[in-house]
Amino acid sequence: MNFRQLECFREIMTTGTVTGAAKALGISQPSASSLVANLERELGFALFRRIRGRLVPTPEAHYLSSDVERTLDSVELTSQRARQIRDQTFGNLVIAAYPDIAIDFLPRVVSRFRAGRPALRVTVLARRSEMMQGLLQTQLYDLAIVETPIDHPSVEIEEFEFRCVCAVPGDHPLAGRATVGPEELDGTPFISLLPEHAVHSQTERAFLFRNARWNVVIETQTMESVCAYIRHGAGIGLVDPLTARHNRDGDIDFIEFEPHVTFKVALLLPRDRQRSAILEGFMRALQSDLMR
Amino acid sequence: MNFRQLECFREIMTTGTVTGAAKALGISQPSASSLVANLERELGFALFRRIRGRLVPTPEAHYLSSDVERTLDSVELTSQRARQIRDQTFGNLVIAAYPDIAIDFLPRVVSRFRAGRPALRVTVLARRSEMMQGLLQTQLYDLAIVETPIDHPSVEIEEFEFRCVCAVPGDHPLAGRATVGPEELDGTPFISLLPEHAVHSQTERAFLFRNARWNVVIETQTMESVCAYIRHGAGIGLVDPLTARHNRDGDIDFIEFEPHVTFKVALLLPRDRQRSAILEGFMRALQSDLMR
DNA sequence: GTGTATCATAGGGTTTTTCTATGATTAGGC
DNA sequence: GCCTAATCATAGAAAAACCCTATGATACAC
Repeated sequence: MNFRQLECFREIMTTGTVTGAAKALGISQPSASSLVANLERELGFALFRRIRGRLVPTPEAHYLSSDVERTLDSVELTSQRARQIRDQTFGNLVIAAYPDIAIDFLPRVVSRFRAGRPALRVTVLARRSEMMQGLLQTQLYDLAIVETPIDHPSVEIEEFEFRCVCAVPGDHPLAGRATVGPEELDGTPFISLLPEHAVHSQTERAFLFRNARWNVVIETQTMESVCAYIRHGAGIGLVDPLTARHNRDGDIDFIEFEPHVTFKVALLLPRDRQRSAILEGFMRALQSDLMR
Repeated sequence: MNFRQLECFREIMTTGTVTGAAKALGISQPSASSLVANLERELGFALFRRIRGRLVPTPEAHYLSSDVERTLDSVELTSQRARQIRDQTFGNLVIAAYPDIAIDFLPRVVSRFRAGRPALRVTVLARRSEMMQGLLQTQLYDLAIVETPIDHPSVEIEEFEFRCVCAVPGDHPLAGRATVGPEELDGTPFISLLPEHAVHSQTERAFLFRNARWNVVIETQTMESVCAYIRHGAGIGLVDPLTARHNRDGDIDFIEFEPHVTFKVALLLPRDRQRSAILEGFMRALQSDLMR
């Protein structure tokens, strides 16, 4: 019992004749005839009675036909699925990402990547660094985007280094300047990330070296909330350029900060896991967007 | 993409090696190797990476595997179904029958026939003769068991003729006699079928010819209800032997009736419909039970 | 009868499947 | 470091399946 025989059987059932089935299958009439004859021989019972030179389905053929339909439908779906996989329009991507990038940047990249790939399923897991640890252990992800440094059992593919910019309200005296440094911000109310974050300690050191007072009035967890506080006039702060890009709407002005305060992002892959072609494609899209 | 290739793919996924898959499929290792190589070539993407002399499934292989499993499961079910059809343990039987026979006799035959044929579905449609007409028109049945004479558009296969017996309460003065006739029943309260029924007119004629008074006190539609009236002491009556067989429990005594009053049953088949092997089998079982 | 459908069979060419034999690579034991 | 055992791939040939054209048999319409 093979696919060809089943197809021929189905076509004979629908068209009613061997000739019609042969035409539908794109083979000659004798080929179709022998296909169905072999099928009957293998099954051990007649599917058709030869009455007045025509094929008439037996009741047994009707009993079998729903099963055959189902099987051939399944074959058709499998073949479609295979085509989608080959065209990289079907797949699964589980992406773990730190919260800030999951708010705007990642949705942008994912949406553009998914356009034209309707069957692609993307799962984004937003995790703060502390929580990321456990997720990375499980290896139940395809790609992780983490803030570094971070301890992890994964394969690090690439690290991106960004230079933080100073965010001030649009009506702030410093707004519009090309560069700003700790000297100009001496004692200015400052919104900072928590002390655990690498940017915190770098900023602290920068103010210390320049002998300026770092007046932290609010500590918060994400770059996005830093922007929110600044927008509401609570102070100024340092944010990474990805967050700056998202918040560039006039209410906030972003100024180059001297000295460099770097914000590092790494792409991680699970160990001992094959990369799917679709993952490779997504990583290319992601990398090109990150480097802009 | 054919059946054999999918099987090979599945087996490699489960056993993990080409060698194991070949063993499971009962073919040589090189054959399995080329099966999967051809499948990959046809699909247009790699299913396995050859790493350190082993096959490691790609993510694409995992994407495809659920579809392949489903397809092969469907093939397996189809092949099982085919086996059932060949062994005549699967099928559909729609049996139209007059009510009396559908109460006890038919359930008995059907149950015995279904033993060992768990996948066989039997539908019994009990219809009185007046209603049978419409059903026979539709031809939506496999076998009809009707009381004759009846007008019908079907093919009549066989007619069975039964000789009715006289049913009397177990404590009736006539109980235990070998034969009884209209003379002995002159004026006795009688339970009869409706005048439309062939048994009614035959009985009427029998009493008339023997110059006895036929004292019908109750007319009812079924032989079974005739027995019920008799059991409750309402009178005596004539019933067919199938009904008698079912009611032979001591409360009612059945006596040969002279002259013959016949009760005829016919088996009908739809016109222009193939008979399934399972129908042929059932008809044999039914005929042998009817002739006992 | 003649022509036109239908399906089946016969014979041959092509492709697929399968086999055995053999080579290449890797892992593990000593 | 070498030997052995295991893995998978390739090569070449035999067997089977598949498909074709040509042709025969049967039924039906005119």
